[in-house]
Amino acid sequence: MKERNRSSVEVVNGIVLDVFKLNGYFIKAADCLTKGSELTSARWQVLGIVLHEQHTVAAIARSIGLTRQSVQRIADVLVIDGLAEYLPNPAHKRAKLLSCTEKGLNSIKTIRPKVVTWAERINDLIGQDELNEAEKAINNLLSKLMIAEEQLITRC
Amino acid sequence: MKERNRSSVEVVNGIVLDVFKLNGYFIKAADCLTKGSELTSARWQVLGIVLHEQHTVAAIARSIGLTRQSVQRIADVLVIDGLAEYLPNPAHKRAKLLSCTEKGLNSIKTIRPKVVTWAERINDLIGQDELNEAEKAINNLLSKLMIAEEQLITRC
DNA sequence: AAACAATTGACAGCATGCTGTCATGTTACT
DNA sequence: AGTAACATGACAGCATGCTGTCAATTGTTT
Repeated sequence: MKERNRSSVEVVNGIVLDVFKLNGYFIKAADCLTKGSELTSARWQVLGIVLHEQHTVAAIARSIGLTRQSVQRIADVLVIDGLAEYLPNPAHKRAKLLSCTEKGLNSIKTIRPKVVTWAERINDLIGQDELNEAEKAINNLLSKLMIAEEQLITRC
Repeated sequence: MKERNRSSVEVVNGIVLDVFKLNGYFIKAADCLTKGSELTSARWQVLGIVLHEQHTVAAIARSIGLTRQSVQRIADVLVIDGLAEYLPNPAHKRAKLLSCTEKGLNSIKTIRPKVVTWAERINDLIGQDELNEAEKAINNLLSKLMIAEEQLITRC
């Protein structure tokens, strides 16, 4: 009988659509949380990575799964606005190190309380156990996909 | 002791970052699967909704969590390319119904085999049980967030 | 050392999604 | 009925992320 379980296409499709929606929801939330500050969701994400450690643009891109060029553009804007700065990289002449400035740190600090409140609301809403489970499931899915990336995407 | 569990901010932040990465991964996969056809990930998503049922642009936007305007632009392109068409809506003079044409259906059919293969690869990679668990966890998260949307986003 | 490949930054062009705004059509309320 | 609130389509402008391309730098191989 065909009802024994849903086909893999259906399950994968369901996951993809839900991830799209979650992504939109989180971006909207981030734009909301950063409103009033000099940050947007994209700038916040990049700046958050160089808060404590300096990295090159390419390294940042790899760590968050975006392209070099996208991160480069955001990083340039951050530097123009004074929220970050390029420091010389002893290991590479061209690949400067992006670093968070005092001004950038202050921007992060400004929105921190709102972020904490938001996260706690979600925690109360979902419940700590289910929230942890969700994190585990999503991270497990992502990890396995990343490991097999070349099999699934590179040869398309 | 502070190690009893991770703070809600950390857990939520982990989920958000993973969802961002998953989103990027799925979009990349969709662009890959649609390559060679007249579709892109965005057009595929919109067209997929009106495959069997006709809907207004605004209704489509609501169902996938995008804005009216975004869907409107994609829908207009689909109509220009002949993959979809606007049909008169008996219930509303201005809000026409977007409908998939034969040409659009053929485009969907063209990429279907690649999609099935891709989904089955993911199924083999993750394992059916874990895949189902992941879908359940993600859908549960999304559902609860959507229900409480106005509390978390509208008043930001 | 020289040649080649890989990495990185820079720039251009494009696709996608957002907000804001307006006119038009629909619905609800009195 | 008439009016106000809402929904919808249309358009403009902007932010974000992508691909493609090129030159400069670094690393590897011979």
